[in-house]
Amino acid sequence: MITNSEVLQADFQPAEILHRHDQINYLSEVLEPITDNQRVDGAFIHGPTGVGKTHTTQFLLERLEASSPEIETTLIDCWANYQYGATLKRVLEGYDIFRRRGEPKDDLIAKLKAEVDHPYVVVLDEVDQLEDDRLLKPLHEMPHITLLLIANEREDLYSRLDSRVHSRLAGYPAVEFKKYTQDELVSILRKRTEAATRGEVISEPHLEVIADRVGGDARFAIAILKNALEHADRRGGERVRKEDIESVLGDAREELLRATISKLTADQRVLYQILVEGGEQSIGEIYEQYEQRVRDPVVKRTVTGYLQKMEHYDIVELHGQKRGRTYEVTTTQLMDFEDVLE
DNA sequence: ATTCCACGGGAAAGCATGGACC
DNA sequence: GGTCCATGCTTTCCCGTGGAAT
Repeated sequence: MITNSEVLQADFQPAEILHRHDQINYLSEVLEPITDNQRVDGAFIHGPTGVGKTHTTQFLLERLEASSPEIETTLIDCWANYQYGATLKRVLEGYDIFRRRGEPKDDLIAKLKAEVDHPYVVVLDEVDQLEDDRLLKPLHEMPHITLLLIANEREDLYSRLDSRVHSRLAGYPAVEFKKYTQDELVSILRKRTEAATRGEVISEPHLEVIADRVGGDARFAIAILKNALEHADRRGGERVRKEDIESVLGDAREELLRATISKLTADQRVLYQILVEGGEQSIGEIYEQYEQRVRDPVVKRTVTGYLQKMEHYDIVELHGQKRGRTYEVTTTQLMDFEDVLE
């Protein structure tokens, strides 16, 4: 049934962005002066998960680079690169600046300042995930750098900023990406279906059923679509039925969760499994089980760091401070760990 | 061309401090 | 006061790399 599965992957970048004309036009206008080599400080992009913030920005970057050979761009996932040094490294790499061995870290900002002499658009995706905001001020101040900041909530970011950085960035024009409406989601799903399959494989009302379940999140919607198509395929059907959709809701959710889990190390997955099986627990209880399950366990201090990181990933949440603290998985979804933990 | 060595960076371990609870 | 905990800081370990030596 599926002839091109690529377009159903979560990271697939569609050639055409649907329903984001207003945002694209506005951001194009904001970025326009760059093509004339004029200074643009930056912009702020915000909205919930799965509403096309990253894809739209990526699309704009490509268009911008195509418009002039002078313009460099980079998109940095601050979720994965949440530490100061990691982010800075990506910023440098994006401009093809690579660090010589032995070069002191402190000079990197100076180096960046010295080397960047034509327009460089730096996108910080999930910028509210950054460990600290030291990097924002110097980047903001560099004349050739344009900062595009992407976050869920405008306030989430600003509340965490140093007040001096805050006042500078507060002047950035802001673009809001709202949740997709029912109709918008249906047309997005329709388009993806056409690209991924041949013939009429799913009806309009069934696309609406999917759109109903996702709270405006296109990523989730597409994950459901993919799984529903596969499910229909497996039972030998020609068209997706409502049961196909209903029965893969959990799978689709799990697929998104699995993508996060795959970023974890083997030890971290064991910890996750302990939390799934044992529910809410203290570090002492967790560590005791962990020690028994792993060949050579890392020290408790390190486990604390792991759990911290998993909280960062939003798959574990912690309750309480200090002594009484407990850890718990954020999702009640049961997973098939035979697969995940091979 | 291959081997050897020194070095930097990142991750983990180890240590210390201070808070919360009994 | 003893135990359990989080967290910051320093030290140690390991790995990749690039340049020198063979």
